[in-house]
Amino acid sequence: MTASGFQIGELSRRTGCNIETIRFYERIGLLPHPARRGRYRTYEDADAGRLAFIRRARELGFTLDEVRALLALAAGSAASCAEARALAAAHRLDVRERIADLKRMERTLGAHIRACEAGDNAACPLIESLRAPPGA
Amino acid sequence: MTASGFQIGELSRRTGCNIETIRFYERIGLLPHPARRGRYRTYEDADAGRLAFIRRARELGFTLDEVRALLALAAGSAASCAEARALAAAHRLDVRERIADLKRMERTLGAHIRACEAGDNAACPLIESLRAPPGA
DNA sequence: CTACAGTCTGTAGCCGCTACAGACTCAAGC
DNA sequence: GCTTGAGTCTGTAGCGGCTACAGACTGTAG
Repeated sequence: MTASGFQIGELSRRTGCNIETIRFYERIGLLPHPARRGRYRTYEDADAGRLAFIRRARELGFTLDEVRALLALAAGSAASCAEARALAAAHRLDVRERIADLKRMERTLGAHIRACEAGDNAACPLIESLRAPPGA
Repeated sequence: MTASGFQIGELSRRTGCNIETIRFYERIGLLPHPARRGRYRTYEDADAGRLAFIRRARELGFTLDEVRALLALAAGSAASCAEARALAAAHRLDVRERIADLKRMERTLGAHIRACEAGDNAACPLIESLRAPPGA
């Protein structure tokens, strides 16, 4: 209703999204080309809503392609619920894998650091363990 | 001792490192320019060792710059132990932060997915929660 | 002699931004 | 009216860490 018509700086302030990023999203078609007043982009509340949606999805780690899909689902019929859920579930699996990978790293790093702290050796155990096969 | 002198394909096989990546590492100065037999690169066992070191450090999530530093420490005096430990500890903090971030995502995703599964609403709760402020 | 695997160089692409340079517009203050 | 300054514009290049070509060459086996 409130078709305010504000500029990119204001949009940036409202959404916490970098101006350069907004223009980037426009370039790759994630945001529509806005109307112009002279040569300046003018946005409406709906644009802020769309961008906020994007930002929130990004904070959950969705890729831009996934965000695109989510936006399409959000614009579509109510039947898209299952699709959205599937998308989110697939993404959650991905996140879980990344967590598992990082945890493995964290454990190994911890072991190396502890060995290093306890080390009275001439050679640094941390560096030696990088030199040696990972089994060692 | 065994200065075998093998080609890039063999180095790739020994280390599990992609040929393109090996050349990339050479270009950015992470690996030295190897000797050539004709126009073909020839490697020694020491090169395989260095590359394996790099690979192991990468598997632990160290950036290439950190790997560079670790390589320098590995080549240096035994006194570099504390430095290596500091590097690894800083990196571990980083890894932990990334884990925490991902866990936050995972939890929120889970909440959204559950809401969506339980939803008898017309609107998809998952999509609605992206539309609404993150507090909601 | 030919086929084929391997290697070579150089360049461009991926993702998701971020950071400029250099031009312009627009409103306020003097 | 004129200047200053903040905001905006376009276009391009860079980050990290690879990966993927194209198109040329080499080296070996059949």
